[in-house]
Amino acid sequence: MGRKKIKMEMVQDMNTRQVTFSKRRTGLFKKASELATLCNAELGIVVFSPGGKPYSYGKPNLDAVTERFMRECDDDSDSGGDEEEEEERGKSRPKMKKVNERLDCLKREIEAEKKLGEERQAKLESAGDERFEKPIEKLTIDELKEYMDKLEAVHGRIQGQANKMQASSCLVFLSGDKASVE
Amino acid sequence: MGRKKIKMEMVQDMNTRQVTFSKRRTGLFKKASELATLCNAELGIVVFSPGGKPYSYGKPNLDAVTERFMRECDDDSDSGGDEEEEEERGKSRPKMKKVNERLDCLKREIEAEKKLGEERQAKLESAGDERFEKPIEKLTIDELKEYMDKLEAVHGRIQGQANKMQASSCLVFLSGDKASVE
DNA sequence: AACTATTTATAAGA
DNA sequence: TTCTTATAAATAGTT
Repeated sequence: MGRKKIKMEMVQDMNTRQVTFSKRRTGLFKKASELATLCNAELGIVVFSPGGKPYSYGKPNLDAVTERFMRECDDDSDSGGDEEEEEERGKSRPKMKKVNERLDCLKREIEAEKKLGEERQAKLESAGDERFEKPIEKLTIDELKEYMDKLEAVHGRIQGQANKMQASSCLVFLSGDKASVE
Repeated sequence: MGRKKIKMEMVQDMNTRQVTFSKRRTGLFKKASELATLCNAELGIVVFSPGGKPYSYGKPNLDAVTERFMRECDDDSDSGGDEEEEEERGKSRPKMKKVNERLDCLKREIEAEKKLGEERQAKLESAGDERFEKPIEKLTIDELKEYMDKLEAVHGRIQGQANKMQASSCLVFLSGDKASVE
C-alpha cells in the first residue's frame, strides 16, 4: 500500500521498523474504531511496540471488553495466532471491584483443600486398605466395583484440583488494567 | 474504500451490518497480523460481533499478551483508547499492585503446597504402595495430568478384567474425560 | 462468495 | 515526527 510492495517479514532497519509501527498502529486503531462504530461492536486491542512500549485501544474501554471476554469464555481453549468463535451465553456481571473478594475466596478454598489433604494424608498413614494390595486380576466383581468407586472419587478430586489451579491463573488475566496510548 | 464512501455511523440494515462486520473483522485481524510480523510486535485483539459472539486474535497468543500487559502496566500508565467517538471514563478499579500482592501471596501458598505434596508423594513411593492413595491435592498441574493418565490406564485394565469376568456391566460410570488444564 | 469501482492505507521520500 | 504522493490494499455495493 505504498510506493512499493514490501515483503511480509520483520523490517530489518530499526528506524524504518519504528516508523512502520507508528503508522500501522495508528491505522489499526482507526480500523478498530471504525469497526466498532459501524457495527456497534465492542472491542479491545493491546499491542507492544518493538521497543516494548504498550499501547491499547478499547471501545467502550479495554476493561469492559476484557471483563466481558473473560466472563463469556470461561471454559474455552484459547489457541494463539488465530481467531475463534464462541456461542452466546447468559450474562452476569462480576465487577472488578470484586477481584479482591475472589482472591480471598480462592485463598479460603486453598486453605480448605490443604486441610482436607492433611486429613486424608493422616488417614492414609494410619490405615491401609489391604484389598488394594492385591493384583487387579485377582479381584472379584464386587471388589472391582468398589475399586471403581474409589477411582471415581479420586478422579473427581483431581478435576477439582485442576480447576482450582486454573482458576488462580485465570485471575491473573481477569485483573487487567490499562496501558498508555501515545 | 468501496463503491461509495459511507458515513461513519452504525450501519442501519442488520444484514449489511453483519456483512460489514465480517469483512472488516477479517481486515482488522489481517492488519494486526501484518503489524505483528513487520514490527516483531506482540498484540492481542478481542471483539464482539453485533450478535454478541466474541472473536479474538493474538500473537503469539492472547494470554501471553494479556499477561505481559498486566505485568508491565502495573498501575502507572493510563488512557484507555477512544479516539474518534464514544464516551468512556468513569469507574476506577482496584489497582494492580494491590491485586498482584495478593496474587503473589496465593502463588506462594500454592508453591508451598506443591512442595509439601511432592515430599509426601516421594515418601509414599519409597514406602512401596503405588496404589491410588497419594496426596492428590498437593500435585502440580503436570503431575495431575500424568496421574490422570495412570488412573485411566488402570481404569482400562479394570474394564478389561471386568469384561472377562462378566460380559456387560455397569462400569460405564467412569467416563474418560480428562483434566484439560493449561 | 465473487467481483470491481472507489476509497483508504501506507512505503518512500522530503 | 509530519507531510506528500505514487501505489498497494481494503472494501461498499453489486451479482
